[in-house]
Amino acid sequence: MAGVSVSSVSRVINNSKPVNDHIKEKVEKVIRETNFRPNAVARGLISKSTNLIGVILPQINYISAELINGIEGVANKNGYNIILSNTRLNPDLELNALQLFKDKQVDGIILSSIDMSERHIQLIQDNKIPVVVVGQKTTDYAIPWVDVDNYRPITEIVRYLMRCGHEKIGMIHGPLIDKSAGDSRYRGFIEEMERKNLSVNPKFVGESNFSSKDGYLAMEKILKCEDIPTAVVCASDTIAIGAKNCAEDLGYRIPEDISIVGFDDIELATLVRPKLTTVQVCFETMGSKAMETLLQSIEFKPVNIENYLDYRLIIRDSVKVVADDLGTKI
Amino acid sequence: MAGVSVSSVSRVINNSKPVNDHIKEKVEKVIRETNFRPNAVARGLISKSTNLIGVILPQINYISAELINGIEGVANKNGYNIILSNTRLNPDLELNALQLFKDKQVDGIILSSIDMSERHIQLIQDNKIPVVVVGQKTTDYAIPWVDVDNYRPITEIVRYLMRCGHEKIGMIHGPLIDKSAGDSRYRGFIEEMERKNLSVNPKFVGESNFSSKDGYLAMEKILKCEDIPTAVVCASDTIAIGAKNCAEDLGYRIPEDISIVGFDDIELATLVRPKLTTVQVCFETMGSKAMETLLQSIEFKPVNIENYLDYRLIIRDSVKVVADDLGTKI
DNA sequence: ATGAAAGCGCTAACAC
DNA sequence: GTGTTAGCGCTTTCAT
Repeated sequence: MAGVSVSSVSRVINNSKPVNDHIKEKVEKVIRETNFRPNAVARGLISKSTNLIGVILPQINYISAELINGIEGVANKNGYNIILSNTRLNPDLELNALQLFKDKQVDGIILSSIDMSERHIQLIQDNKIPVVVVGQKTTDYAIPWVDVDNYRPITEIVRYLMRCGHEKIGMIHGPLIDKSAGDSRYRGFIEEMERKNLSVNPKFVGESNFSSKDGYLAMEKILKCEDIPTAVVCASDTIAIGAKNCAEDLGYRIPEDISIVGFDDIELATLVRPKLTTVQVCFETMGSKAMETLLQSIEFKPVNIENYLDYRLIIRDSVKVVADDLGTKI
Repeated sequence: MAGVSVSSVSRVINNSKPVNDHIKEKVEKVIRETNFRPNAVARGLISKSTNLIGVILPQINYISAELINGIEGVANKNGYNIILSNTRLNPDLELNALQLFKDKQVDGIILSSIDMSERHIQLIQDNKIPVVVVGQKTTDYAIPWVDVDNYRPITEIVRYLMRCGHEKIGMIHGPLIDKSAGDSRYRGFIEEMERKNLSVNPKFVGESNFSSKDGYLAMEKILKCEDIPTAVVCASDTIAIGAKNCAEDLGYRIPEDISIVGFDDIELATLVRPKLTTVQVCFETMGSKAMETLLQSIEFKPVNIENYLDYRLIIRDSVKVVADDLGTKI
């Protein structure tokens, strides 16, 4: 306070009402001199808005990093900051984080859940704070989500592999409780194989937790059989790279002896030799799209519940063309 | 309010003062029924504490991801949440973020700066909010930092390379404005070479921005000369992998024709073939150490200004033993 | 156009 | 032990 009333100061800072020039100058001068900055917490108490977006992630890796990049980019552009919670693959911690963020009065939440339970839905619908889910589909509950189609790309991969002359095709999938990247990709494979009248040898199928190490182990098991597949589709690039390393360590050449295809197109996919044939999914876009959707929801604009991300089959060097019509176009 | 006074409720919630059992029960019952949760913002207004830690990062990649993991882990264990700011390699945005976090009344800040300027120091010392810096050294200003020694490991690499029989050694370093990972690693190389009376051919030295792509380009330039080095040390694994791919694309074999060593030991280093010889630095530990230091600072406990991280030379398969005494111990 | 005053949801000092 | 009250730093009526 330097000469005028608090309300005038507030008006100057927020430009909320006209203020006489000379009083305005006086206030601005004092603000400059004292280096005054309004207290965001007190503002939040009144406005009921903190300009904070809660981001709940099951783990923090390079994929999350891209996701965060996308989210942070549009959040930042709109005056929001993001606050992070790592749930370490524990669904209970997701619930906690949801509650915590509500207490902290965030303006919106982006949730990357490993498995949307009834309790998740309950909690989200009880709180009136906007939520958008990424990497899972929640169409039944009118909660907006952003995700790739996990089913179709895999069917395209199968067809591409067939066109390259492969018939003995295996798969290393992710955890099946994960409905999106786990189950859907797996079903895409099984069902497309069925549709094409290709039998899938159960020994050619392995499960992993999406890590390279697990991919290595799963591949090891597959290659132990006397009969081995000519191609194996992996539910992620990380799995694929583990599988590739295993095959190479066992003396197989990629793609001459075994073809491998990944999913996600992480940077690694182009860094590894042979470069990985994979499905491109842009996680940064996933993040920005989620944040844009959340913004609409916060501003009470109409939002799409279902938001599919683009994807693209990227043909590189890890699939051998055995006998085909064409190899680079599908 | 259901029968009792607000203060009793507050006391029950915070256990701040003894409360009669029957009144306590009553309050707890209502809390349960109405699903009441105290408003964290209002609490923050009084307590001057938000349980928020501001984390300022120049970019969000897999290294940041590990760092965040470390920070989030100990923050979470101590009841703090982290709020993120991505400064996209722009020093001005670092200043902004510092200011913003102060406005938001965070309890502490972890700053990964690309270049600590006078204005940074100024701003940090003006605000009385605790800051710890990661990945840079600020010993002159009594601001605590956590960082690896970037100089010594490189000297060890040079000596290791010499012991393996290499003399024509090159380097692809990072941006020199980055005093830590950029300049220190570069000086470590130059000065150790000097000490060992090995001349360094300027044509064997390249600069990059730590990306694989830049590493590729820098290596390309080096390999264009008629005379090429037998080993090149890279300021990061990402650079090393780019360099390796370039050499291989040009028909050189690693490590038979050219040896390469990296720095950081990111996951990629073991996923790539040949596996990368590199310096192990645990960024997750860097994060947790930074957060622990910050915690001490917040609680007014004495803190160490200088916090060096452990490192370890990891001998893998990307260095050829030309003529040596011993190859795996250094 | 400006100031006084109420109040956001909570905690803590004070009185009973 | 419990309730009443002031006040955290701000915005926003409501008078003037």
